Amino acid sequence: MQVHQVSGTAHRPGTTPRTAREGSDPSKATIVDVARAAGVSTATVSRVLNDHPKVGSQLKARVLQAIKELGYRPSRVARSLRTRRNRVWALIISDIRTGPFFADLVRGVEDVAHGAGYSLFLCNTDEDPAKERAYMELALAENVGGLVLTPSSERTDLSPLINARTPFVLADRSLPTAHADTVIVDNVAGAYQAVSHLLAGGFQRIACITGPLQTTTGERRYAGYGKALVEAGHEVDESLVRVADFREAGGLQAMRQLLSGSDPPDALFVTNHLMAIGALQAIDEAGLAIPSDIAVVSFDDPPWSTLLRPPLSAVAQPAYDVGVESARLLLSRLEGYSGVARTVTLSPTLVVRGSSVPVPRATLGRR
Amino acid sequence: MQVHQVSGTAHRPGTTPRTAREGSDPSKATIVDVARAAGVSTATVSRVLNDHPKVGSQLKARVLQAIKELGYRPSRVARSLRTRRNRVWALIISDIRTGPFFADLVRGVEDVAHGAGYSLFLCNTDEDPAKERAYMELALAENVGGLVLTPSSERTDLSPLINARTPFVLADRSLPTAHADTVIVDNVAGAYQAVSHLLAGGFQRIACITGPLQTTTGERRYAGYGKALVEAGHEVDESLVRVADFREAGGLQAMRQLLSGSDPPDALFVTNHLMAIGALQAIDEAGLAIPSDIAVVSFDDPPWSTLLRPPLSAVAQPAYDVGVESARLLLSRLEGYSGVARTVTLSPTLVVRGSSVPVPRATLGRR
DNA sequence: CCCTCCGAAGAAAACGATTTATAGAACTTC
DNA sequence: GAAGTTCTATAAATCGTTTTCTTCGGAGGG
Repeated sequence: MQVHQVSGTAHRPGTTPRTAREGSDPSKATIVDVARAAGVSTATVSRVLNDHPKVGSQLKARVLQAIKELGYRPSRVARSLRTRRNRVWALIISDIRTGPFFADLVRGVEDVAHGAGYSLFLCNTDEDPAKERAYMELALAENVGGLVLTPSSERTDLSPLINARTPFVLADRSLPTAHADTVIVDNVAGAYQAVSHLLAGGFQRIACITGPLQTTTGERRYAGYGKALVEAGHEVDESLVRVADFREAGGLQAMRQLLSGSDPPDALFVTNHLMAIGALQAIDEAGLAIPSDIAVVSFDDPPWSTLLRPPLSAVAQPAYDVGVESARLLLSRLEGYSGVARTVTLSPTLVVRGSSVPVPRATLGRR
Repeated sequence: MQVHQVSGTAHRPGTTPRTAREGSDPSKATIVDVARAAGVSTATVSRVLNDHPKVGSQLKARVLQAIKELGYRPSRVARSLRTRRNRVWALIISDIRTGPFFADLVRGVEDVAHGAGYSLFLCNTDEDPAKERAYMELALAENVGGLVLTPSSERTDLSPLINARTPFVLADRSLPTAHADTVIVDNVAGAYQAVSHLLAGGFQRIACITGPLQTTTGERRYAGYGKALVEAGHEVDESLVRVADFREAGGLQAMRQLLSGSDPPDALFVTNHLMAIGALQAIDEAGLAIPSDIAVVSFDDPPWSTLLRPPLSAVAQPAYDVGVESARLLLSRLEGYSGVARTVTLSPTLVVRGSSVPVPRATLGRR
């Protein structure tokens, strides 16, 4: 679809330049207009804009005056073209819907970026590799200074970024292939804590609903689940494990399956909060009580977890800090660091609430 | 803080041009490199890129070949500078944290934008007028094709956008001052439905926790609350109304205050889901039962509302459609529509669940 | 008094694309 | 075969900045 150009400024190469127009149309003033109004050259205006030292104070005043009068706003497009640099970052995230986690992450990146004089463009990929690729290309074509991204899958191709020598940082998810600066949460440790806690509570048949195993988060959290079981002398019972899609519908379906078996689980570890919603729904459908019939621990600690009865135990992630650390790594690259790739690992913390503490015998009897 | 430039490409004006380097550094190839490789002029390459009709098929093939070989990616910066147009929109939202509402809105805008060949940059203002202003300026300086924004307050100044003649649409919140294309949810109707429903249930002292009255949403939802009361022959009791900040903490505090009075409310209408979380927390602290002691209806219908006991009644907003309609309005401007400002109003729907249905006498007696 | 040096301001060349005017080549048509 | 007519492809101008390099005027030194 082609946009029809309203060609108010079109003119033949040989005719009078468009800067002939005066006064009106304030925001479209260019550096040439400013230079003319101040009676100086564009070079001088440019120097004032970037406050270079060697510019006379009275000239500077005149230029500033002209800038104000014309409402002049330098074109970042032209600047970016000339300097081959742009004080903007792109932050490519896989799904803004994924609750407070990405929101806090964004906030963390933004705070650091702003502090360092960068602005942030967000791009939402919906976990779609094609959109992810498109946004990477867009960011490069727009000449961003750097980018932070949460790769949608293990097969995400970073080569465009590498070829373009544009610095980037992976946040929340690592890629085994390319060694790049990465910030992750210690998913294994988080899952390990959660499952160990359930084991300590005496639960025997602990189920796990995890996300796609191609994602770091899905795979690592499952790994932590397995590690806790094995260390405690149990073995992983595949019939208690379901791989879903990190969404509500997936959690619902997985839990229904788990509960329909002949020997259903007495506890559940679910690796994100959306799937937790679905799973809790399924538990409710089945008329089971938490934690007496089945205990539950979730990954992600959404604000509503305390509203449930019983309140939901969960592994809280330092999302804001993931953002902050990602931004810091990116910043260090932009400031010239060109050494080996670094990985920052942050620890999640288990928050124990009612959904996972075993019910005392006396109460249990009442059931 | 100044980034040190690694000046690999710097050269004196008189010396050999940088395009002398061959082969390596694939992604930094320019249109000149492609032209050279294909043995044509840059004009021809440009025509191939924008598939203009008048270009010989074999030349076209040679050019495409060269593009592929060099891994050439046209610079959107240069293109945007030259054409004074950019197929990118900015979507400035006030707070990504505000649950699924903005997330769905973003998705709606994005779907339409992509369909029309536009990409989307998101900007998050945290309801901060300064950040909002800065992002508006950034979007203009980056020469975006258009923007969708959710103004942070009534005093948001749109004049930069108007002066720059960059088309824009207001989403979710309208501004009384400037008449601009706007898409809003019928907040009055939503609140009216919710409160009428409570009145029909026989509740007498219906409290309201709303957001800042400078925001359309805060003010209109409060207006709907008042309208329902007045139409039913009641009058608005100011002591039952609290203005908070649309966040959890605000809801918590407001509800604590409401419950501490001598004659507490028997029902609550709360105008967004974050404040609902806080309010529910306060109700729980006070040891009150829902709905027998106090009934609750919330604006926004988050996915977890069915998990509560009793499940939470709520006014569901067509967030995705707000996004879609906003994008459509913007698109029509970009396609040349230059008529009067339009306002699209979408209706929310009340979802009645257990938190607001009066308890039968028999059960009530048991309390 | 002349030469050198220094600093501030300007002229002009980039950056990488699009687009207009123009130059050729190929084809009619007489 | 020459003139007129299409077509294609190229040259060159242009978008709005930054950044050299150059220039110009004045200050300082011998």
